[in-house]
Amino acid sequence: MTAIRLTNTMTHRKEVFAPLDPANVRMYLCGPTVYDRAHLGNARPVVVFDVLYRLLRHVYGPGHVTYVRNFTDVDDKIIAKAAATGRPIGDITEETIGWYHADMDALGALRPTHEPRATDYIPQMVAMIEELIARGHAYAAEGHVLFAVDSWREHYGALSGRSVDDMIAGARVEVAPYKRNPMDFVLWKPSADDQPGWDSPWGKGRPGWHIECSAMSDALLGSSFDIHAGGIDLQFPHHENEIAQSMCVHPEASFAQVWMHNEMLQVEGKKMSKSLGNFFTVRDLLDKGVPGEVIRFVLLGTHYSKPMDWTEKKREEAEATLRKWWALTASLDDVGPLAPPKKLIDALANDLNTAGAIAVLHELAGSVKALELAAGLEFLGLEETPSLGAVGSFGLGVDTAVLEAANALARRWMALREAKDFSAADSLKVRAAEIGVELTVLREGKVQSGNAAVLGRPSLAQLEALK
RNA sequence: GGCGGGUUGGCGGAGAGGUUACGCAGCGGAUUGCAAAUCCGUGAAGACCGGUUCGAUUCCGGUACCCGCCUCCA
Repeated sequence: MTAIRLTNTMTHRKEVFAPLDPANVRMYLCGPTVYDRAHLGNARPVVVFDVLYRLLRHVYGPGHVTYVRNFTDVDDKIIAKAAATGRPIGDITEETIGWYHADMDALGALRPTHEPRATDYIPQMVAMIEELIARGHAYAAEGHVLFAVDSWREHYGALSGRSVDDMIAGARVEVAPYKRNPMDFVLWKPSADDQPGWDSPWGKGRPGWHIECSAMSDALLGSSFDIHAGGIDLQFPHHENEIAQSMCVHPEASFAQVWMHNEMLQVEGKKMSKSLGNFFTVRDLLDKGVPGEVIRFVLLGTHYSKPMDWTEKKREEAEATLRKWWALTASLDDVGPLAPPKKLIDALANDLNTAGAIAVLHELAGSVKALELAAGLEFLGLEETPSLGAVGSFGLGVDTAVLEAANALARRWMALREAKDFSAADSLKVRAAEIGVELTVLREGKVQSGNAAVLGRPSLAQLEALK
């Protein structure tokens, strides 16, 4: 069996992965708060850990991996959006979840085994909070329930490498009179009448942010499971707080064995932020005609443990590379599921070295091993999605009639070339390029043929006009 | 202030204590109506200072610089 090695953020070491139960390998990824479209930074962990999911399924069997990714559908940002738009919260979360699925599907991410919504697990959260109070790790105060970090002082901070004392020294925490220690964090908070709330022993209220992941991972994966993943920004305080909650409720258990965190995404060398104006969503890119596979390729081109920079140049290179590979594999007959190349699996098994895996694909393409290339592309989720169009097309939603018209154009162009009417041929080529159709020569031995690549969004009328 | 990450050839970006990463671009050539694509060949690296070692870009320490998190935008 392939030995998978993963860097465990908890120990800062690359360790050989040994699941608690090989018949049921369990991983949890912190999912989105559903109040708006997912931006590119949100997509990185989804794509990176989708590759981990694929690798685990390959090694342990597709039926032996349980992957949970939650939806946070109760949160102050959602409440704020509802207030600003006058729309019901349920409408907003439902719509956003639909967007999320569509966008992540476009990036080739497989759907997790379970996608629990926080609001479906309120009773479990309340039970967990009650248990924390009973065990002396939490206390109610002014309608709130807070986790008492002093009750867990010697352990709190292990993941992020800080001690309670360190953090108080640098204190940038919300100071509230009802907190015993400024580092104490909210498990439950009161809701006003116009805010979503549930009855609880502490009055009508709603959960704090961290408790949902503890409750849902416990319900779906158990009190000890294998991998917990997310962006490095979640390491503190979110994951630290999850650990505190879960370990205090189940001191006999070990919670997550391996913690994995991806580094942050930047755009043209700078942090993506609304104030810098370089903030964009996955949907923005898709709408601009960047195929999901291209976005995925760029995201996988940098190892997850390093900051990754999204640049226009990378987008172009990724697009050119994929176009080349798809052309190489397009002529293959459908030969059914293919075993991924061993070298590719070896690269991924080494701490999810996706950049190394892509290098393996480059080597396969260079030595014209089309079958293995196709298998590798499929494994990484980079195969050309059949619905996108026929051979030679590149781009989303090019419909058949447009494609047929473009191909007719290519045939006409070749006819002009063969008749040595080069000025007419060149003129046609230039005009085709203007509406986003690239005409090129394909050679197979001594036989030449014209090829049309639809790069833009030409209308049928525009294509007809060139005839 | 606390915590963490990074610094590899023109650019992007990996592994590995000793043997070519890989890609893009460049350069030389083939092919070509012109292009594009393709094919063959090719130069180029490891921030700085020490240490360990027969040998370090790879391990350890220090210096410099860059970046992120702790603060509604992951």
